[in-house]
Amino acid sequence: MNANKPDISERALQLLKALTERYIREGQPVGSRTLSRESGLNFSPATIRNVMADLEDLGLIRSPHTSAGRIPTVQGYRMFVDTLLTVKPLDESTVDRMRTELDTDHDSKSLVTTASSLLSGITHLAGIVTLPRREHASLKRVEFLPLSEHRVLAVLVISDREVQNRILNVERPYTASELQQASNYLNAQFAGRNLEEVRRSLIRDMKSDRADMDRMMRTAVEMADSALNAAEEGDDFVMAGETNLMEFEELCNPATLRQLFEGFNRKRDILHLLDQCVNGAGMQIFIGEESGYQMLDECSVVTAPYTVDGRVVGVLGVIGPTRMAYERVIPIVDATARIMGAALNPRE
Amino acid sequence: MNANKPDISERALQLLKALTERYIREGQPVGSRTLSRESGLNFSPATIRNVMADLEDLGLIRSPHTSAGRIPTVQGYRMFVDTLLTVKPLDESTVDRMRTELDTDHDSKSLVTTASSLLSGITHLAGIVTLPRREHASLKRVEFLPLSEHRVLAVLVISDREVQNRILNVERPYTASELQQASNYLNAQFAGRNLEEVRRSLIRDMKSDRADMDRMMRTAVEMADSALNAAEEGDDFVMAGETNLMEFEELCNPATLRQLFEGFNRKRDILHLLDQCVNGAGMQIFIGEESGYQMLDECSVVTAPYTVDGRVVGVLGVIGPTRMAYERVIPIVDATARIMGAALNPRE
DNA sequence: GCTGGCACTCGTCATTATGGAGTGCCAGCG
DNA sequence: CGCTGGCACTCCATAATGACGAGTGCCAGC
Repeated sequence: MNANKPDISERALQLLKALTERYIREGQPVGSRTLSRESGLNFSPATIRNVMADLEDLGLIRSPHTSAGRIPTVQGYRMFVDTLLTVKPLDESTVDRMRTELDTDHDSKSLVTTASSLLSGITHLAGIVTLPRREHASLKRVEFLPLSEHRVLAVLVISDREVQNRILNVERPYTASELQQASNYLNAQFAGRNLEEVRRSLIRDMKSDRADMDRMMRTAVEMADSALNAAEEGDDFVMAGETNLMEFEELCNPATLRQLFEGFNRKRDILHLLDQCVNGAGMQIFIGEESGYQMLDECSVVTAPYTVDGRVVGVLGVIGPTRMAYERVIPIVDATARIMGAALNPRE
Repeated sequence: MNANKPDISERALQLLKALTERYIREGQPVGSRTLSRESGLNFSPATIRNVMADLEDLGLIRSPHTSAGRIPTVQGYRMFVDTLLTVKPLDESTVDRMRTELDTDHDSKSLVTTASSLLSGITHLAGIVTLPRREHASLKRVEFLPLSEHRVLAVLVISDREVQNRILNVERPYTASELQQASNYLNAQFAGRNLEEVRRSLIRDMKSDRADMDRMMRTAVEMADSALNAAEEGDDFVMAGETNLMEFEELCNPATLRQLFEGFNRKRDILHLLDQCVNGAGMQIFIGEESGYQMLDECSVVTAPYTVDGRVVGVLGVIGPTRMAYERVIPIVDATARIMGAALNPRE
């Protein structure tokens, strides 16, 4: 019927769907008798068994041991998610709640935190949201303030809700008026242009040895450069509701939990995974080992990028057991990403 | 021999000490035979048993069930910690390491984070450090910058490594020069005075209807007041190494873990507990239920306040199982508190 | 007051028995 | 040819059993 599944009958797919749904709901291996009752198809357990044997041969389901029922394999879940899933439309009241919580006055850090809690609260899984990338945000203004002989405070105003400051270590003392001149120059040059552009211009300026650059300008450029390059603050994403994962039988043994939580704290692996989602088109789902990280072997990750001005600036999603309620989770993640984007868009 | 322990023999105490040490080391109930071998005292198991019966009557030890060995009760640990403990002096290289890690250029947030990781790394428990209170820090300078019609950015310079900014929502637009005047006025008035003092002055100014206050001054005062009162950022303490706690058998069941980690995320209870330590004189130890929080029933908390200019500005410590190596942990927490204080003290 | 001895209590661990759920296969039916 | 009922078989879970060892409490004797 389809190039992807040439040798797999409609009926088998139907059964895979029923089996997966049941397993997600109950968490127990599903037997032929149960499936015969619940699949909707009217076949005897024996028939079901034959089909199940086929599905097992195809690697879509497996039995934990002889004479237990079957559970979906990663490939089984994959097929379920890709072609069988009937997503549950999100009820309007939830959307409203999210919108009101996210659409109030927030700086981006608190927006991200709230979004993360919302995700985890609604899905009862772990929520995860990256901080929005700033490269394409425009620089509204720069100010420098002298702090001490060797330190200067740089204030970068990105929007009227978003301000960053960085303390620069400088070689020599600068007077207040020097700094004032520098920021005047920079504001004239760069205000309103986006950060990435600004950074590139600065580098160009520093390389060129233009005759028309006086000492002040040189100072200004150098200072701006170090202000922009100062390490981004450590937290690249925010997680919430990790403890929700302790609810699930299949994750609840000390070894698994330990690995998982250490991975969360380490952040690096999660970050890599999320980075992949920035480029990938739209929503992405990693099931079990698909993620490639051992700590997530028993977990699935559902992510969606969120955008400002049509440009992807971050990723959000949830982490839960492979056996999560995809049909419920997917629309939630999707909606959250859209609302998040909307909340970040400049309005006034 | 002492009003507190009139009816308890030196020998019994000796045994309590040996038993506790052994239990802390091995994590298994300790029997009379073992104790007879290891206590240093030369008594037969039978004698030891008699003494142990006494200790049990006094509520210092108990057996998990008939015919298991004994383990210390909370009161047992209490007596052990208060009067029997021989603390292990801290080796110099560890202290050096801590000093170099903490004494480098840090703002207070990153200082706290590093201290917390250090504590957890060295003790293999969970480390916990509150952010330093700012009330007694002096205000070096204030600046205001206009952001948009209804927003003003306030920058509070506290030291040359410590800057805070707050976005104020204001009723009407202010011009740059108005704001400049306001900050000039405030700097003249308050620069170098401590935050608490400044806050009090501001309130006094706002209440009084002094004739010599012009509109500019009034603006300045009101703005400074809202800048100072803006909610302190959410994180009041920083934890690290929570996952270390998963190493311990006695904490490692899902229910306990869940309670514990949810408590950590909730922060409130931990915060209350730490608040008690600000006032308490010096190092404090909560053993098991002594803390009064159910989530910590199986844990002990060792804390020490850290000071700047002889004033307590924060608390740090570790959380671990009741069965932690107090004699090692106590000097570590103590040293960390001192080094932390030193690192926070203004130097230049 | 200390000690060795003895009976007793429990928890741990491995073994065994039992029941139930589920499978695979086969023969028969439409 | 596809579906079905029947049947033997496998394997997990649970409980029951017994041996073992660690540890206790108590007592009589030194």
